[in-house]
Amino acid sequence: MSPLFKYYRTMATYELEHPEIADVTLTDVLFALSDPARLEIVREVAAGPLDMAACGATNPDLPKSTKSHLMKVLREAGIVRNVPNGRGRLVSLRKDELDARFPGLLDSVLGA
Amino acid sequence: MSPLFKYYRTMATYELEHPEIADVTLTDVLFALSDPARLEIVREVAAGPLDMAACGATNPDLPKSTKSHLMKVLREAGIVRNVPNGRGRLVSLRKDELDARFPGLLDSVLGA
DNA sequence: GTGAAGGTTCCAATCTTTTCGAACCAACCG
DNA sequence: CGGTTGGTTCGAAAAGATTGGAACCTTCAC
Repeated sequence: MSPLFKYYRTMATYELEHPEIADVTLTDVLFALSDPARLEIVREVAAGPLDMAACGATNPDLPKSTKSHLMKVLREAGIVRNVPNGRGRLVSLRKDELDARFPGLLDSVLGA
Repeated sequence: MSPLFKYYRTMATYELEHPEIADVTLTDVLFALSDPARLEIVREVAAGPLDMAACGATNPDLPKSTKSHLMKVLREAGIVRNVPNGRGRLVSLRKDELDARFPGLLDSVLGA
């Protein structure tokens, strides 16, 4: 086992875990969307997949650990997908899946 | 001034404050709905106005101070209206107002 | 190589929510 | 009047969320 093992799961290039859409709960989704900073990220990503480095344009000097945490909450709630992409990560909205699971929810939140 | 003054604003028969619908924020609404116990109350009330004593049927032995607090969060978020009614209080969903302010939101949450 | 950019985890401090007993009052019933 | 029911506030304890620095790793550019 490599001496780097400890970091295998933390490297930006490795896969992070995403919940199955069937396991996503309504209350977790609502909670994740109930924070202004997280909701803002969702709005940005709703326009199309975005490099993580690029999103958060409205919050330019958000510390990276904070941004990483906000993203984790969105990912664990099942709202975004976050995949390795070169040196960084690409974030996308799980729109089709969410629309199937909670019809109309995302549109009404984003439309508000 | 009456010695009872201290309690004028807390008596079950007096009016509680409700936010104007225009002042209700999306994130406060989402947050209030993100708790399972609160969401359950909203589902019960969605069928029609309910005596506070009657709602919470699913949580029969919830302490009253806890129930009062859950209700307060819902009221302050602008989701329910809570008016004096005889010895108790009547709770109702602010459905029309919420539908106008956040079209489709309530239906998608309740439909989920 | 070396260096910078991008991103994660760990940890600790702080702040916010949650929970529930206690004290209290009004309304109703006998 | 005296007891019960319904419901609020206050206060304190416990649990959870947020924030940001530090340490660390990779990939890319030079």
